[in-house]
Amino acid sequence: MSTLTIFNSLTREKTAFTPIDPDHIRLYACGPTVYNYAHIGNARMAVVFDLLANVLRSLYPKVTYVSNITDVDDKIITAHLETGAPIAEITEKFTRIYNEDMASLGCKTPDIQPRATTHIEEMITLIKSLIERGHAYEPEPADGHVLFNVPSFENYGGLSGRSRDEQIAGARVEIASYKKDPADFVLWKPSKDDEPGWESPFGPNNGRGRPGWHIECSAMAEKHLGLPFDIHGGGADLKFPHHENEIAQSCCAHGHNNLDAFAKYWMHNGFVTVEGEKMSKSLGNFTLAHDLLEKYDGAVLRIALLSAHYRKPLDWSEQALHQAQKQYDRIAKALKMLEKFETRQIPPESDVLNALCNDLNTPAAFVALNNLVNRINEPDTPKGSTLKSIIISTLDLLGIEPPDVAQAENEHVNTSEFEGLLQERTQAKADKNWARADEIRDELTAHGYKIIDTAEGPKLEKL
RNA sequence: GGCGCGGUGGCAGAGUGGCUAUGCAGCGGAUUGCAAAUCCGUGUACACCGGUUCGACUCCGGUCCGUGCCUCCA
Repeated sequence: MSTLTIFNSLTREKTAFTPIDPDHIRLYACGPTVYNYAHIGNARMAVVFDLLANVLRSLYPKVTYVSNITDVDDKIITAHLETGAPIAEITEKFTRIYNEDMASLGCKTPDIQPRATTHIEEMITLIKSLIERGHAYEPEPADGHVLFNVPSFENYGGLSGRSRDEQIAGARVEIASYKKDPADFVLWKPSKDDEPGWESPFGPNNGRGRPGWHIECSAMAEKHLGLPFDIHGGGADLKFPHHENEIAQSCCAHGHNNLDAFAKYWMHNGFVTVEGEKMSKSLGNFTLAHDLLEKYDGAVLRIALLSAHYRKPLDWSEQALHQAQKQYDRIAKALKMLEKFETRQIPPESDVLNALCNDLNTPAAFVALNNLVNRINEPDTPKGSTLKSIIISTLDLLGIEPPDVAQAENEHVNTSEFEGLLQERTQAKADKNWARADEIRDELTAHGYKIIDTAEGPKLEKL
């Protein structure tokens, strides 16, 4: 059996993955804030951790993959104020779209997809515990804010490798006067009447307010996975401050001092870049997954997203897309040649699984997949059910939707409109009248079609 | 300024102390009336400068360049 090795951001080294409970692997990855369409950079996280979940499932009997939906956030409020759409409408719409788009990219819905707004109570419990243990405070006079006191957690900064002093030196944040320490961050904040809010024990107006950004993940991970759990994931930009703060909250709420009392392993995916620069909404250089799906097969986008190792930057370009499309076409061709065979349940190609077990080395996995697919051309390889089955199960492991061979066939244009011309050309060819044959090719080109001669006769393809 | 990551053949992108992926593009060939598709063949590249070593792209030190986080961000 293959063993999984992963790069643990917490220790900054590649180590063997040792489960807390080999009978039940528990994985959490920070999901999207639903106020807008997801761009292809956002999608990378979903694809990477979906793949990780697949690999874990093939290695262990039970896996619980939790990925949240953040449906209370200032950006959502901003979207509400700008568009006038009710908050619930915005969050429901973009949650649905996110799930649809990710499904197109071959991502299974996480086993549990908790929403922040249905875990307010758990967050309040956590905050109360932090106050009781002296790690959080309400500023005087109480105005509805609750802050986490960073100096109260000795090991703060251990994940991102920065000391508190460094942060203060580099701080570009305006320091709110109510903070005891410049690094302190918000656990709970008051809501204005026109902002979403929940009653709480904190501050005036029945404590009506809403949670800070970080507390939701602490609360939801703990509720659905228990502490500590195995792997916590997310984008590299969440490492600081979001993940750092999650660790601080969760450890302190339960009186732990060691950083891995929350999650044992941390994994961070790199960014999608555009011409070397991070794809981001503020730079405006993003491409929406939703738009790409109009033009490309989701499987092609998934291949493109996995074409670089997950920790490295991935430059998004037409060429990258073209390469991924070609890759997918090769798979389709192999499966087309194996069309007549039945498939059966069979384990995936071991070289692919081994590559993935090596810290999700997807480029190496594609090499192994290519070797597998290329067996179709090796004369001494038995072609048939076994080969087809192993290709299918390997694609399943990678989360790549197998190409629909039958549908590819239908993409050939209905030839009826040009039946006469095609017949004439076939006759011309039989008569070795190449001039006339080429003339007809040109004519059809003018109509926007390309003639492809196949064993079953001429076919048309849109140019 | 602090902390971090990276510089591999035309491009994308793994990897390893000596055997040197894979894909895209290109080139040559087979096949095809032509075309497309397909198949076969083809590329010793690892930023720069030192050091360690029998031997380094791979280890160590330095230089240059790019980029990320430190503010909401996958």
